[in-house]
Amino acid sequence: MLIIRKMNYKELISKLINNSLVTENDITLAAEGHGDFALPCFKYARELRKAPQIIASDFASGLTKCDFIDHVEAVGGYLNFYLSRKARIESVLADCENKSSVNAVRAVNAGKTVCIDYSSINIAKPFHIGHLMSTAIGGSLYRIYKYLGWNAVGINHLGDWGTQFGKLLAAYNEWGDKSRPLTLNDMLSLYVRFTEESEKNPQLAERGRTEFLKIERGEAEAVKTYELFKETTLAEVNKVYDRLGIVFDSYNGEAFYNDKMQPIIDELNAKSLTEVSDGALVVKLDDYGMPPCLITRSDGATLYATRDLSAANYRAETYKFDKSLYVVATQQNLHFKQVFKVLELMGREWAKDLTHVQFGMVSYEGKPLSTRHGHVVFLADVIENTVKKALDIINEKNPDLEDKAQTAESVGVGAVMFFALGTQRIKDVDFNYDKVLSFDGETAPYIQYTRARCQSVLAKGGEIGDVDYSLLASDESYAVIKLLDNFNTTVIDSAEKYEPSIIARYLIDLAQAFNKFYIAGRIITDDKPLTNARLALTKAVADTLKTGLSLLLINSPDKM
RNA sequence: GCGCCGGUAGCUCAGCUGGAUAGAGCAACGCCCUUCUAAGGCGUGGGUCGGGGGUUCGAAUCCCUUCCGGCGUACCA
Repeated sequence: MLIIRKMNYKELISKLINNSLVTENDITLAAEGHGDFALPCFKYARELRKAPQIIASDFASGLTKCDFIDHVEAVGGYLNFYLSRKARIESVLADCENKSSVNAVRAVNAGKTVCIDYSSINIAKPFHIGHLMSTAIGGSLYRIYKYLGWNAVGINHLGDWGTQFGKLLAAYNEWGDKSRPLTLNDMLSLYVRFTEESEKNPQLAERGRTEFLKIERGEAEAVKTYELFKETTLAEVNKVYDRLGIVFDSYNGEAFYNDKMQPIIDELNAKSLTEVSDGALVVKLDDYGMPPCLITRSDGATLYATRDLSAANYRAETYKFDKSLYVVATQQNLHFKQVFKVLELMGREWAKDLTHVQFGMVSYEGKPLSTRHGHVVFLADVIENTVKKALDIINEKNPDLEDKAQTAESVGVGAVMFFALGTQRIKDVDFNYDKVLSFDGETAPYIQYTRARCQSVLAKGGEIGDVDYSLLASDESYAVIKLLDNFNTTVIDSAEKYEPSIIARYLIDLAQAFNKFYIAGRIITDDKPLTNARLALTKAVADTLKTGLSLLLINSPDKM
């Protein structure tokens, strides 16, 4: 019976209908109250010259018998399939326990490598909610791909080079307090002050450029301060990464590619892909409906695209990836299209494996975020606030809880992650505290709470003995079973679409279905066989919620 | 101007590789804690799926067109 779960239901059903007109894709999910799967028979009416209702009946009578289908119904032109609940329940729960489905998927993916470029923060600036999207989406995809058996390489393509460091250096030399250790806050105020004052004072702006030149030339004093800036930000930013459970395998950023761009430029020239236009070296892309891709500026300096071309090559050589993802805001859509096209023109056959995983804009109170103008919300502050609210709720509802701080941390961070991962990444989002501080309804705390409920029941229920699966055929339990059955395909779907929100939606659905089951009747009763069966279901739900949340970088406290 | 993306209930969203009465959550109102965690469950109200054409037995979903919003459009990243 375990074989059922490893097969695609739609494929199997289409084969049972002995008619070549019917394919796997014709099978749909049944409407509420009409069984599990359905075959709409309208489209065959023309060819078979019969009414859909008749066709459905004919298919029904010609059906190959199969013990996983309980019965079928031909109604209103649809042929509805009712699966054998007992068989399905047994296979689903067994699979939750022995993981045979996911292990099969992992075996297929073993040896595949995916590079994921995410977070990729600009190092001279503090970590604010604008950086949350790339960090959360990329961090989640990293876990999802690993879960599915891939070798994932997390890359933080640090923005650790550029005139911003010259500005910062100029500001630090001018106003910096060297008598005490530099903090990220100091750097921020220095940067803001520099921006403000250089708007009035052009000489200052010029100093920013000359200071950066010093860093580029490798002047000892300048480089030392540059390194200090880098260390200071990284130390601060790493605290946030640690709290969020974000990890990277590489921090090779812009500075890393400084000496790796010339070979690319040489190759582009050698392949006659470049031309000089207004003094700049470009690759014309008119044939592909795009503006030219800038390789070097008229003053000879390299650009963003040059660095990305270089980085893509480096990753291809170093990691031999099967996929390489760039989790970067949608604004850079054109940039990546250009870079991918240039790589294709260079003859890189792996150019087809590059994907720009884009996400929408984050604004705050309807306005774009801007470090320069001080219109920002720092991620660390957001986390502090959500954790504090979680702690307040715990103190109110469960004051005797052990590990209050730890639990509040998980709940608070979960709320933040869900803000980033709960909806489709392409949608623009406006940050507001009401939204992240909401712990009711479709939220991470709701899912965590549901799992804590499960754990509580399981702790009370004790050992689960032999299970009679037929005892779980009630509508409430079967709704839960159906969802459990979809877990792996949901994860695969989210990986294929680079869309963690699919898992987030799924977990909400599963939690809702479980809560209905939980309310519908007591799990632990005097009826031992029934209790066993219900505990088995509860355990499967608890484990699935925990696994699913972990793919969204969210922890699951056992009690809350 | 051109290109990309969004437009579904008061708000936030799901559904979009066409299928049966368009689903959740929040907010509002009304219920349910002597019994496994009420961060929960149940109910009520709330929709011209931006507008208009088309394809189809069938369209929120596909095609065309139009309106609104966001972003991009060569020397920033």
